[in-house]
Amino acid sequence: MEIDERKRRILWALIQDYIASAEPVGSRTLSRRFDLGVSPATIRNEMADLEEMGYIEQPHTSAGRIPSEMGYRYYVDCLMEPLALDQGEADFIQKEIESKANEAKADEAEGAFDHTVHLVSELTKLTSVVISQNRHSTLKKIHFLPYQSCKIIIVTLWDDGKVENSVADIGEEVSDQELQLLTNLFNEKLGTVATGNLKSAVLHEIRNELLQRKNLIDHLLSRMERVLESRDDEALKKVYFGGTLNMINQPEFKNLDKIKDLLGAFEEHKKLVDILPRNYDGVRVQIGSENQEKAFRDCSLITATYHVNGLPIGSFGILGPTRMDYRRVVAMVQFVAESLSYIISRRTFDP
Amino acid sequence: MEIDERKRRILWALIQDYIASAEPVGSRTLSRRFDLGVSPATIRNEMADLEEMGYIEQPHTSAGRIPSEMGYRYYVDCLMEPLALDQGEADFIQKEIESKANEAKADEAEGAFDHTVHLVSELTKLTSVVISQNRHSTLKKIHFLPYQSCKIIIVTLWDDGKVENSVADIGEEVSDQELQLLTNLFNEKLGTVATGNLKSAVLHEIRNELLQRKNLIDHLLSRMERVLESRDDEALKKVYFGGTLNMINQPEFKNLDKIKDLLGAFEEHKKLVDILPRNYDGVRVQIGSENQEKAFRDCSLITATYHVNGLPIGSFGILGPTRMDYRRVVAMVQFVAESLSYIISRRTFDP
DNA sequence: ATTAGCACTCTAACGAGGTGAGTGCTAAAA
DNA sequence: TTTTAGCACTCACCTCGTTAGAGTGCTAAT
Repeated sequence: MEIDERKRRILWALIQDYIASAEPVGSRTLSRRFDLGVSPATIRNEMADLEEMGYIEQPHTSAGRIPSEMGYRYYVDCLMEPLALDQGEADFIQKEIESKANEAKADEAEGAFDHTVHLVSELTKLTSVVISQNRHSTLKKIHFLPYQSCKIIIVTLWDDGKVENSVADIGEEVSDQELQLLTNLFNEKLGTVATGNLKSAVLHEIRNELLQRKNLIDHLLSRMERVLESRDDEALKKVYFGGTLNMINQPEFKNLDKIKDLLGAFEEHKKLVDILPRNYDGVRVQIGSENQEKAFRDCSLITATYHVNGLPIGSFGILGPTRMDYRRVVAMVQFVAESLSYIISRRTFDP
Repeated sequence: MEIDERKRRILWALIQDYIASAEPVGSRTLSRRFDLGVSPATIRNEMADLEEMGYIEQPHTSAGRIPSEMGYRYYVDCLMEPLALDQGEADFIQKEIESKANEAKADEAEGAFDHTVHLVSELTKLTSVVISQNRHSTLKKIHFLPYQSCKIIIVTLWDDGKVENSVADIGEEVSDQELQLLTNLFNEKLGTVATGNLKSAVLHEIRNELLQRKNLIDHLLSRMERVLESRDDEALKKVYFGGTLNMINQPEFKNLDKIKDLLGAFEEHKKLVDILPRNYDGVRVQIGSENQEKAFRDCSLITATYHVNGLPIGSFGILGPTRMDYRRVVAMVQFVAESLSYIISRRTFDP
């Protein structure tokens, strides 16, 4: 059977109504609320067809119809016309995010991410997530500072503007002068070395120049490798997350068990990391069971990555019930991801 | 009316039973499950008295009794004999916390706190919180590092082992040498200056020695003040929190609205900060409406502070329904707070 | 002072009937 | 051939009455 223009209009109307009301919608309601030009009986026949084709379904015999996952998919891909965020709202979001990004903290993104997820959750009444993955960032500069007798502090500056530090136990005394020397040496070698490349080539070169303090250097370099590795690992860890309450206020979460499943999944931040795709261009829509995680089977997830220098360095996503306003949420995700890219690019480290 | 020995025993038994079952307990149940040596009828009379005195109450006429807040209070203060955590469990907790505390990160406590709250929540099936407040910590050392043209990085080392950094916009060019000089100058002055004292006296002294670069110094010092202040502010911010799901699996949270209230309060971390007392010696028990926050009116909160050098630097707390196993939870809070004190003291900065 | 007995109360669980929204089918109208 | 009006039917949901059970308070006996 073909899905002709009239069927498309009916499907479109049905999804609109269901998104707004969260109630199964019947033929009569549809003909009353939308100007479809046909009687409820005709709509009934068309709806029977649409059901047979799999686009809509009936919760029970005497109820109206609701969109199936396939229906939503068709809506997102073919029916929904793109929406630009209302200018006022866009400005508001932009301003809000920027206001937090300008905080004095070295690791500026922290506060901005946190603020962003809460803001977006408030605006959409859904849950929102940022995952900052650190990948692809480049080490620009490094400082070794004295700490305790056999411990030093390693401060690293990255091209995305982050400043990080860690304490290293190097097993022997080092003078301030030596640390200064090391700092200079390293920074000479650091042009624009990507995380991945640094480990092998450059570290060895530096090693050669410092053979006279072999122990110290061995300690230090193996420690550096660990710092770099842990940065890669940790990549998967930084999750900013907000809006549980807004989410469970949605009518689909009247059911206690659903809430519990959801909260359980939220608590394991790992699961959120797993569902957010790390490399994907543009806005991605995952509907219902297209999601792997069981707890999110009744949810849809709209995601986009944000970039620095054209490389994806993190993801932003909005999670909500499959019945969500895809049009608005897609626009929102797109806009927020762009804003994040912009903000983070701006504070790039470039001496 | 006096609360005699028999009443005490009955109240004790009733609370025991209610903590275990979460159901109102009647006279018959009580006489069956506990060896009180009297008939249900007698227990009924005593219970009527206890109710009149305010220690217990009836949800409705034909139900059993449940402890009132006053009843719990009496139980905690007079009836409950102290409990030491099971040795195996204590060892387990200690080991778990330590395992995370030994991570390589500079800000070591992060991971340990997070792990602790989740661990404890799992063990008690309640919610648990750590608030690290930074107060009373002393600035031990400071480094100024070059960053971008008019920006520098300020790295601060504190006596509790924390290493923090922030980026400062100082409005003019500074050479690496000047930064080194500043670093040395500041560190000479820094003996053991507590956060509070540093602001006035020492900053002015340093200012005098550097009058020749007045602009730079003004910028820097005012910026330093902001760093110190923000540290005080931020004190109220660091909340580690875990176990929502465990908590709402408790039978008192069958009600959807209660869950929502709770989640709402949890999302505003600020509220958690507000209810945790910052200065209090030993284990503190706040029962039901003794808590200010509305959402926690049906909850009890057991807290203790953890210390470094005898000064409280943070709080640990367990939040659960008023019907909780106070004996076990008090023991748990005490033990965990001690463990945290121990772990953090160990990595104190002392060059 | 304690206890057995009993009438009474109140909740929770169950089931019956009524209501209303919505359907599918059929036959008439366009 | 397509659309529509009409109608019988279905099913969730609400309300209301009934019942069962747990627990109480009171009274009278021990």
